[in-house]
Parts: sequence; structure tokens; C-alpha cells
Amino acid sequence: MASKSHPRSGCPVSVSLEIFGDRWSLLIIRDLMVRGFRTFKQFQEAGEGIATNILAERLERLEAADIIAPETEKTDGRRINYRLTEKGIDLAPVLLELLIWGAKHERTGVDCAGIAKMARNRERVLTEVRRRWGRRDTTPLLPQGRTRVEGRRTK
Amino acid sequence: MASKSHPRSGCPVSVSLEIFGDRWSLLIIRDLMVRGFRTFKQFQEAGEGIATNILAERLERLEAADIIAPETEKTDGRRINYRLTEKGIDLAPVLLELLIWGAKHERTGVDCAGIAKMARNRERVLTEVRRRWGRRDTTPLLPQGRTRVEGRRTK
DNA sequence: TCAGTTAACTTGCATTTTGCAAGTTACTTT
DNA sequence: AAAGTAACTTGCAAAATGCAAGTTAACTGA
Repeated sequence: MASKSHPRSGCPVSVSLEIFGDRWSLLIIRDLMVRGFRTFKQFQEAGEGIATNILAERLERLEAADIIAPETEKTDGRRINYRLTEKGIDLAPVLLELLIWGAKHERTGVDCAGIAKMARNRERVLTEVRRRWGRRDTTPLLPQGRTRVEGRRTK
Repeated sequence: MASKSHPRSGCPVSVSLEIFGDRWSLLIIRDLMVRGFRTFKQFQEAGEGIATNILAERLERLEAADIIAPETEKTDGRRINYRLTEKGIDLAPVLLELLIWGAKHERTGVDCAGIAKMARNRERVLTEVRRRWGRRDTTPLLPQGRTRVEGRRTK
């Protein structure tokens, strides 16, 4: 991608975009963060149709950037579980704002009201994401339905 | 770009990324929002080396998404001033989080402490961005210093 | 134990998007 | 009216993407 790209300005926004400024990277991170996905296969199937070569390249890239870390499953040596690093979980606010913006301004097949509620409880939502990450809780933060996210509150 | 692309999931994050999920769009928006840039030439020169055809395509796309709006200058018919729409200014939180993340986790040639302070005053910063946008104040929000992007200021 | 299955990738190749340099067009300034 | 200037186009080579079809190492069930 922006692999051997140009010398860009040192602006943090620019630097960030060089790492995950494409159509897929943040979706993988979203899946890890709120959908509880962990494996190549899950990203491949439940994602929005990412090609396997691209997926492999993105995982490699995110790993190189220390945003995710692979971890071979003890009970099944084939299976690699990807996990967010601390740096990765720090992307939660970015994802949340992206979610809020999209829900507010685009037709997304998602319950706007539910998202709006999340927007009002920003801090609470972020704390919850972090809490789950800490205890390796992989139950999806949002029910999978997508259309109709009956915004279950953080409790 | 994602022009005649696939039917993706209705997730707001995905929808958002389809609009500005690339390496340039958010930089243009950043320039409009915090650097006070308005014209094609400014984006072209002070940006990080975007090609003119790509710039033209991105402006077109952002306009189509109703994130920016062009406005011909009254005193000089050649000059087109791009302005953020309400929908565009709503991207401020996204950009701010991107800025905070980049400054915290990457070597960016930017004063981390300064950004950290912004992070602590999130709401204040966002309010200020909005205020300037409202009164069409184009003085850069951040001093241009940085890694010397010889950013010729807008005067 | 060994044939079949599965997870995680590669590979090859056609298509699309980028990047670069060089125009073009419509004002404006001198 | 000649020379700039701003905002784009165009043509083309190079890189990234998407797709289908492998490949490899680990498991699993008979």
C-alpha cells in the first residue's frame, strides 16, 4: 500500500493514515474490537468480502505496526488468534467517532437512535470496550444483527 | 475509488470508510479544518505531495458526499474556495482522535505534550474548531511550525 | 495410521487506482 | 494584448486490488 511511499509531512494524522488509511484496516480492527473476531477465517467470512491476499497483507501490516499481535492457539496449532495490542485498543475512540459520524450522516441500516445514545455515553462505551479487552471477553459488544442494533446499554 | 464497488455491510464504519477511507481525503479535510486552506493550489502545494488528478478526484468525491462545497470567489473568478459543510465539520472528532492517536503512538515530529493537552480538552478544542468554522475564520488552529512543511501561511 | 478436512496463507493474472509530467481552459494582471 | 495564474485534464507507466485456484501444516475420525 503506502509501503515504500513518499516522505510525507510529520503530521500525526498523516502518519496514522499511512498505517491504516485504506478501506479495510479499520474494519479488521472493528471486528476485533467489537465483534469479538479473532481468526483469519472469521475476518474473511464475516467481513464485507475482503480478498484473502489483501486480508493477509493487512494483518501483516497491522502486526508490523504493533496494532495487533498473533497468538497461536494452544489446543489447535493451525489456528492463529489475532489480538489487539494496547496501541490497537487505543484506536477505539477513532472507531467510535467514525461510527457516530456514519450513523448520523449516512444511511447505514443501523438504528441511529442507539448510536446516538452511545455518542452521549462516549466515555462509558470506551471504558466498556477496554474492560472486555482486558478480560479477553470476546462476546460481541454489539449484537450481530446490524439492522436493528437495539442499543443494549453498557449496563 | 470505491466508486462502483461492492455491496458492503451496512455498518456505519464501513460506509464512512467507503467515502473517505483512503490516504488523502482526511488530509484535505484536515487542511480545511485546522490549517485554513481553501483552494486547489493550497492543497496541492502545502499538502504532502498529492497529485493534481487525485486531488481533483477527491474534491469531486467529497463534494458528491456533501462534505465540502465549492464557492467561486467574487473578486476572482478563477479561484474556487472549498468549504466544509455541516456534515464535513462533524468530522472534527474523527480527525481529533486520529491526531491524538498518531501523536501518542507514532514518531510524528510534533510536540506530543501539546497534543496531549488537546486530548485533555477535547470538548474545548472541538468547540473552538466549530466556532472558527462558523465565523469563517481561516487562521490556522495549530501553528504551522512542525517538521517545517514550509507551509506558506495563508497570510 | 492415514485419508480427509480445515485454517491460514500463496500465486498468477486481469482490472482498477495511483502517480507523474505535460497539457488545456478560463480568468486576471500588466 | 501578452503573460500569468488557478483549476483542472490527459496519457501512460507503475502499483495496488480483486478473484480463483493452489499449497502447506495441523488436526480428526475411522
